[in-house]
Amino acid sequence: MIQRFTKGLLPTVKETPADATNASHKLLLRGGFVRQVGAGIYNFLPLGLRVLRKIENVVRQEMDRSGAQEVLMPALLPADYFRETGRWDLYGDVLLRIKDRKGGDYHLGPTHEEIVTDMVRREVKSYRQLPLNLYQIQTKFRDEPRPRGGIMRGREFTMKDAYSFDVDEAGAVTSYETMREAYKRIFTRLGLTFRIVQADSGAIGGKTSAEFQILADSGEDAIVACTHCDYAANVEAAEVAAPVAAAPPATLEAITKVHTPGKGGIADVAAFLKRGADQFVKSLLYVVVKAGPGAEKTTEVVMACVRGDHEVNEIKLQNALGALEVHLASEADVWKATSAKVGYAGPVGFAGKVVVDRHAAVIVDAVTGANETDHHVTGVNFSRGDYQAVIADLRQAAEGDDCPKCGTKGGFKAYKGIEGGHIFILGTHYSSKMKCHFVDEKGAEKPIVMGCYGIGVSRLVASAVEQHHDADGIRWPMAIAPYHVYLCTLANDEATTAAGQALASALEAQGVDVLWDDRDERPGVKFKDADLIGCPIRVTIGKKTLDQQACELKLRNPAPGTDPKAFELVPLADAATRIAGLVRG
RNA sequence: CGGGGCGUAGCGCAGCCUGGUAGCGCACUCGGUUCGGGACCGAGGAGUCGGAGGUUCAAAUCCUCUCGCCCCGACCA
Repeated sequence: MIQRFTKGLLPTVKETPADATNASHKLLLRGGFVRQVGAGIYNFLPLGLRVLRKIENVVRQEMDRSGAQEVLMPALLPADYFRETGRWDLYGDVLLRIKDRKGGDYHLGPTHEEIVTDMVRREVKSYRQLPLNLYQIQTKFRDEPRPRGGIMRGREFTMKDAYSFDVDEAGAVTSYETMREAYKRIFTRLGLTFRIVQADSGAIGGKTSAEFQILADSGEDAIVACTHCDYAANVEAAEVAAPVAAAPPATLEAITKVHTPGKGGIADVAAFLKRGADQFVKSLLYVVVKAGPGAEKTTEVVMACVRGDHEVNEIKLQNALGALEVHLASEADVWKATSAKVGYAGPVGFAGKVVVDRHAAVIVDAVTGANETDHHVTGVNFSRGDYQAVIADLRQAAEGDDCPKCGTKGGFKAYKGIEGGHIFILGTHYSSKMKCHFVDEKGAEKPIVMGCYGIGVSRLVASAVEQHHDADGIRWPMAIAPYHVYLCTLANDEATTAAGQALASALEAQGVDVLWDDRDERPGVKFKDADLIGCPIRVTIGKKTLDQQACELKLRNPAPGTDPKAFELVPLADAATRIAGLVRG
């Protein structure tokens, strides 16, 4: 299609809006792709919508290709469905609740497990109707505690969510693998650099899950990936290779109390005692909340120990303890538990439960807090039984750690990622609760085994910009560019306009989308906007090129090593075919 | 929810401390000169100073309350 600049709403701005912090937010605002309506709520202007639709179409094609069927569920939902699975209460403030005129409880859908499950239980009765995979591309609502980054994390956003239904676990695994492959094709076609990453499944349940992380420095998620094998994981979930036990030395130091006045932090004590941080056992006190025997919750203060130069991964701690939640104890709680100021806790002589990370447990002659203000103890050895503790993998993975899969020393490299997709095997969590059953070939009634698969479609718009931009603006990958070609006609005389119209029409005939800058503006203004909006191909027709019956062809993202200012003079007669070739890749 | 910041013209900001005619740049309108990387000159239009209440002869400015937005931390596509 052809869009004339003067006939549309294409409001580019020179100045960066003050609210925007990351590159994608700034550029999407400046380029006239989106505008804010409220916190985490955005208008998609024509350019932004075109990008969104192009992404949707790629997603739709690959979902259909993988055998999934598109449906559309309501965004406005009666509370009953979430009540069936308990999520009406569990979801908390993120659920955007509404009352209708009769006072009935409703909410706007943050995700649709319950609704599809209901849809399927009404219609599916037999194993003969399975497997199924249903998806939708739809607006979701989550009252995020903190929306940020423009459309990166909105309270209203477009998501593709798919749900698979299988007769058994093996079938669910097959569905999951099919989606994993479909997702790979989608992210690849969209021109995104990504890693498939092991993730914590969270409270949704289900042990198998993977995140599709789009690599970007501005990403909110920290991930680690092995440089030698395909192991990659969100740091929340990343395993760390177990330490190799060194041969125990012939003699161990005796436990000795030392005076360390005012040296609460690891760095301070390490410097004071002239010992490396890796010789310390860092002891943190956590309030651990567990489900009691009934509906009530119980809390307990637990000491978590990691090596001085390591960090505690609270999700691992939570999982290791089978807890509902864990959070750092307050100063008062620390006093109560250790009779000392914060900074002097240690496992030796500690009355409560202690969990120690594997890497902290193997330290020979370690230093720890003495549970007495301004004192530490040295010569602590877990191997000798100096303290009692449960050993677990507690530490946060970091760059330079050993790979747990292939064992490569220092194999972990750290990245930042944007969670673009997440795939889960749900099992029968929802189908059991909602009695979504089928009858198998032997006549037995069983819950359907489910999986769910999300892609943050509107988030991908921003993610693509994070990966593809420079100081001048966006550099859209061809597959999702709002228009393939930015056509600049530098004069508004009859000859130039006619040449522009002829080229635009010829391109349109070949299926190329053209944004024609026909404004009465100086060339500099047009070039700046062309760079900002970021169409992959810029074509310029001016008096100089017209004299040669030619146009100028310039790529927004030229091959590395080529002069970024270079352009090619192409005869007008050949231009459309030439450009269409570039568009098709 | 904890902490920090900001609401003044469409956008970016100054003015507030020390109350007294609301200002600058960009954008916009008109006229002219320009015309290959965000031109220049001249003239103009545009603001309930987020809202409510209070103090005062007088409030953008001081006080109280309120709404909105942004940023940093715990949650998630």
